[in-house]
Parts: sequence; C-alpha cells; structure tokens
Amino acid sequence: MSIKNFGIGALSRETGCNIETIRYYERIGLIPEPPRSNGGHRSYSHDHLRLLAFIMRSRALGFSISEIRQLLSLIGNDKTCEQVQSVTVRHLKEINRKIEELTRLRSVLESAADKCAGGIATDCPVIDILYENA
Amino acid sequence: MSIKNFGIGALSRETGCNIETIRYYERIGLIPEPPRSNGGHRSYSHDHLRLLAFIMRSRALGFSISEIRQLLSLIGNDKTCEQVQSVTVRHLKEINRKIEELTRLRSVLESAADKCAGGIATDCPVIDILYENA
DNA sequence: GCTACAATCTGTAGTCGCTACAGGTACAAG
DNA sequence: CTTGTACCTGTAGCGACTACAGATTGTAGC
Repeated sequence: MSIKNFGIGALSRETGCNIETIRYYERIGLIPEPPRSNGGHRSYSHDHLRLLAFIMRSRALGFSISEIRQLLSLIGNDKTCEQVQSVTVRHLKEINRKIEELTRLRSVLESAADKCAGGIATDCPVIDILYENA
Repeated sequence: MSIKNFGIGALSRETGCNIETIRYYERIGLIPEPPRSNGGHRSYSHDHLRLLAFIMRSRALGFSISEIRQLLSLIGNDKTCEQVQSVTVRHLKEINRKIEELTRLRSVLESAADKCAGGIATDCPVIDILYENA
C-alpha cells in the first residue's frame, strides 16, 4: 500500500473519516479531487491519505474547517511556524473561553440540582431558576 | 405592560430572543401560536413572555431544545423536582464531558504552541503533530 | 385622508459540519 | 456468468438557528 492507489472505502478506513464526509470535503474544496478509474471510481494516493489524516487530526483538536484551510495554506511558507502559532493561539483562546463558560454553567446547575435532593417537592429549584421573575 | 399584549418585536427585546428565532420556535412547536390582530400580527401575553424567557435561560444553560421540551412537559407534575433533577444531572454529565475534552485539547495545543515560541522555524511542531506519520 | 417610515407577515434559502438515503453503475470473487 | 460489495451522483435532512425578498399592516405627522 506504499505505492498503490486505493479507493474511497480504504481511505475512509485508514483515516477514520466517513466516506460521505470525504466526498463532502472534496465538494467544499478542502481536499483535491483525485483521479478516477475508467469506471469513475476515485483513486487516492498516499499524499491524499496524509492530507486527510491532517484534516482529521485538526478536526479532532477542534479546529474549524475555515481554520484548517488557513493552516493548510500556511504550509510551505518561510513563516509557517509563526503564523501557525497565531492560528493555534486564537484557537486556544476559544477553547479557554468555552471551558470557562461550561464551568460557570456547571456551577449554576450543580447548585440548583443539589437543592433537588429531596426529589419530591412541587416547587423545583431548577425550574424556579429558569422561571425567574419575568 | 402588565395586562396589555405586545408584538413580536417587543417580545424579542424583552427576552433577548431574535424575532426570527421566535417564529422558528413557534414553527417547531416549542411555543404556542399566539392570537393575531385583525391584520395578522402576533399578539403576545405576559405568559408567552414568561415561557420564552424560560426557554432562553435554558438555552443559555446549554439545554438542547429537546431537553427543554422535556423540562416543559414536567412542569406541574407531582414529581417535577425528581424528574427535573434527572434531566439536569444528565446535562451536567455532558457538560463535565465537554470540559474534560476541551481541557485535554488545550493541553495538546499548548504543548505544541509553546514549541513554536521561536516563530521562525520552517519545521513547525503544530504542523508536525497534525502531520504525524501516516 | 394622505404620506412616509417602521413593524410585521410568509415563504424560502442558507450557515456549519456533517449524515443518510435512492437509484444506478462498477468491481471483485466464485 | 452470477452474486454481492463497493462506489457513483444527486438530493435531502439534522440541530439551532439566521437572513433575506416581496408584500402587507400599523403608526405618526401633516
């Protein structure tokens, strides 16, 4: 499998990326169209596999498709690392923001759920919070 | 404004919920259709406002629309608090899971971004991680 | 009443990132 | 050749919205 090309199913299994997602990525231009067999089947090379694996790892790290486009466009530039860091730091800030928000939400909900401990009361503290005076 | 009805724009301003989102919620049955003026304009009561405020607070706390439907269906039941706690605890578990995941992602990215500190290298640690041997 | 402007209506389509068919063709194994 | 699997294109849908376009209604000022 080092030189030999392979089809979309094999690529899917190698990368963990759904077949339909692969075709979606091709449609939105994130990955290039591969050559086709005489029958019209896609024929992927090792480079395609590396690229898709890159994309899957980036998605796993939470980068959006737009950010991944940016990262891909940076590769090969002299300033790669500096600009990649910029994209990454921005992404990290977003992750921090989300963690803070979720931590805050957790705090509110835990506090309310604890007051539900009895389990029988007609007046429910969670509902009371959600039904704050309006 | 205690007895008087109001239009969708006023409801939007009072609740912070976008006009189009209000119509969307009505369309998906999350909120009831209000009565209309002779000209066809929606006419909302204070109860509508309270309900929508409930929904907006629930959304802010990260409950999905499906979960909000559940919460709304529980209101008025003798076992409200117990079942609300169940929905809430499930939601809390999901929040915990997301926090853990984001914390892990942050760790990976921070580690890689730190190695970018020089900013000039052609070989970029972030890109290297994403382009792990495939 | 008229005019001008803002508010509101319905219907449709799009965002993001997928995911799931339907109906047809290509490919591989026996 | 037959059978079963892989793959194709095109379309539509998911969740939670969001954004028009074109038309009608409502309000304020003259």
